Amino acid sequence: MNTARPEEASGQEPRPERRVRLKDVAAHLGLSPTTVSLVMNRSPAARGIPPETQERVRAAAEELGYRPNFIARSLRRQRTFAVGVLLPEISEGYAAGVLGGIEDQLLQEGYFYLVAGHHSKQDLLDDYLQLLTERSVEGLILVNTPMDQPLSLPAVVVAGHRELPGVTNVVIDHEVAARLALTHLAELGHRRIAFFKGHPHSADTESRWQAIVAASAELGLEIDPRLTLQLSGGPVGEQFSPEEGYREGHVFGQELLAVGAPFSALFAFNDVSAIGAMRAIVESGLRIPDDVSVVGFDDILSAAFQNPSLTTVRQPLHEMGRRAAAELLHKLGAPGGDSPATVTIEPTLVLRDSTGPPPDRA
Amino acid sequence: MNTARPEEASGQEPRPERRVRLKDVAAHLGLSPTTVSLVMNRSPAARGIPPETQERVRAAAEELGYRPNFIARSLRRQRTFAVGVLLPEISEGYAAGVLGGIEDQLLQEGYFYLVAGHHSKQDLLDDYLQLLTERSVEGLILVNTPMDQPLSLPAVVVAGHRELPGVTNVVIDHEVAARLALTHLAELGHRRIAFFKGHPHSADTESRWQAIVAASAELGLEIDPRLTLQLSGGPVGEQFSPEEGYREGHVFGQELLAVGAPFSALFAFNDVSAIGAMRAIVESGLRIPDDVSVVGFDDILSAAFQNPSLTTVRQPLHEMGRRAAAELLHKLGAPGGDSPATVTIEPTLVLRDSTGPPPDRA
DNA sequence: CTAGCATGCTAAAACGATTTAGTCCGTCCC
DNA sequence: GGGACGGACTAAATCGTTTTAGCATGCTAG
Repeated sequence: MNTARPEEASGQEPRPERRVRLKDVAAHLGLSPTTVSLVMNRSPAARGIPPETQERVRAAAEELGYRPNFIARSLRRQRTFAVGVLLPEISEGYAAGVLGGIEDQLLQEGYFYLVAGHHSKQDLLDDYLQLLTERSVEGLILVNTPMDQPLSLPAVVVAGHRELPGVTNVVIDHEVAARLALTHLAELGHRRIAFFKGHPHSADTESRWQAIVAASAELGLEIDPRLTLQLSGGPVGEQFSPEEGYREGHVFGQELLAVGAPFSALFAFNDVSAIGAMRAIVESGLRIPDDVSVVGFDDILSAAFQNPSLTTVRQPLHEMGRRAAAELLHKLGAPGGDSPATVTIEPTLVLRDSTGPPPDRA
Repeated sequence: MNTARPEEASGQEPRPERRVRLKDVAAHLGLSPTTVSLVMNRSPAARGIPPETQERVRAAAEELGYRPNFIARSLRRQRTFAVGVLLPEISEGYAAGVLGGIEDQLLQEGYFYLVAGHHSKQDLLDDYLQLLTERSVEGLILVNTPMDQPLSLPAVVVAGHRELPGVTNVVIDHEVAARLALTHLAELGHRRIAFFKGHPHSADTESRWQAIVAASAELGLEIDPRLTLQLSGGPVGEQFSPEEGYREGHVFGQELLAVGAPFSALFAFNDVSAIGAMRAIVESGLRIPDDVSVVGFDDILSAAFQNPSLTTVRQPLHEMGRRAAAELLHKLGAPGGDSPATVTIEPTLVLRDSTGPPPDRA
């Protein structure tokens, strides 16, 4: 439905039906595309082009509403300014939190990202890895995603399950986490503390446990094996669902109480199991924190809304995502450069109402 | 570690450093790129190419590990198979839930998506809209994102704030939602019900309230103005933060109790305000659900973990995202075709422990 | 014997940029 | 007067595909 153009782009633009191309700007000015490109990119080769011409070019681009076509530019320059993100499931809290940080950092630096959720299925993971590569992403960020084959692209892993050559790992500092939680409990006067360990599959389980053992020793606390329970995770698929974790926390809470060995505090593996345990504890007639103190891990949203609200070790997910993205961009900027094998992020302790002095002290 | 190829392209490939191009496959076979392209795309024009040649081509592509370059293809075909998603903040529960559904649907259909979180800032929103357009996304999905200007691309809006020409809106069925919640309460015997209304800015506020008024009339329930409080949302920025909603729920819960007008149930605007109100109610010495029943809205994760767990109207976020993506793909497939102006999604009532018969009936 | 028509391909022009290697023209210098 | 030089550009190749328009060749039919 374009009206005829009277003469050389005169008159009122009838409708910018088609996107304006570099060539159009050039034609409009009676210059070559080369010149326009040089000016628009502030290329060093534009040295030879006098300022007034440069001004003319920019004015025309502005006037015609010229926007470079990113696809064409990507093809020619072999740069897409896009990275791929692989994660189990985007709507799950942990991944979403990390992704928020990734996004902040990437967009700030002019990059976009493509996300694919593999739902912990190996074949989907392989497919998406392939598809992302075909789309020419420049690098990868894996969140909570197991990977055994070495990758053909620069990559950063958040909460990864193993070390891969050349891949940077972003992890929480478990030593600090354990020390924060246990020091807090010890200072309140707790001596007999129960623990939930993580699923054997989880990347964090082993390192966190070692940190707990070390911190306990430091603080002169004894660990009673009868008071340490390992989350199993149930069937694959449900393994990381919050409901599952909650249910297990609930069952384990009851189990702990049944053991008969006295304890005045529980340090859970994560918030959902802590919340499940809290329920079991309350149901048994004990009060939190008067009879039992509970410390969680993660600081999910629900933690603050519990009754009583949950004292917990916060993982700065946003920050972790940010760092992961920053590391990846660093790799992209300085290929073959120096990238740390591990970036350690400091957790913080969020004090709320689920912890207090043990009853024998009160 | 390929064995050396004896002739034709002699020498052992030292390293498959470079990605294999269409041209390489063609050269390897002694055919033209055209032929290879035709075969690989199963183009109708490949009619003329005998099956055995086709087989040869496919075998060679497989052997050399040929993967078409998506960028080049996009440039030539003017199709990117990518859509843009704009939302306030990706790590927030509502958006993340919807995004999960969007992703499922899009990846299934071979599309990818670029996300940008505008943090409710107009200038960021404009910028990202621009950037997405430059990247040649084929369509847009706006989640919870106000938009006044008409868009230059096919678009679908989830929880939109106003009607835009040619844009499909995906919304929850407020009539059904109100009926579900109020019927449940009425059947339990509640007659005096308190309400929280949403922020005046929120898209859902007005339609939901109208639905509540209508359903109340249907059920013969009277609405007491003293028992309806409007969430204000506080300063911009904090406006949609869960903490803010929770705090307001808490304050409003206290306010309701102070009013003196009797009520036996509360239908909150969302789960976080419901949870805040529950806390206020419990703190005042009343018991849930024995003295007061509470119904939330959304079914966020925390709802199930409350003590008591929260009865609530569930918005099927995943489903909403799925439908939004499906509608957008439909528009892309059939441009100018028939797209509904509105897609209505049915909520469900999740019965938990925060509702029960009113005390005077017990 | 030759026009006509399959059959099996291919040449070359896009797509919209970037970039390398010049070209053309006027001055300046000796 | 002629060569060198600098200033202001531009032609053409390229990125890796897709797609349109043909080109040989051989067979068949009239």
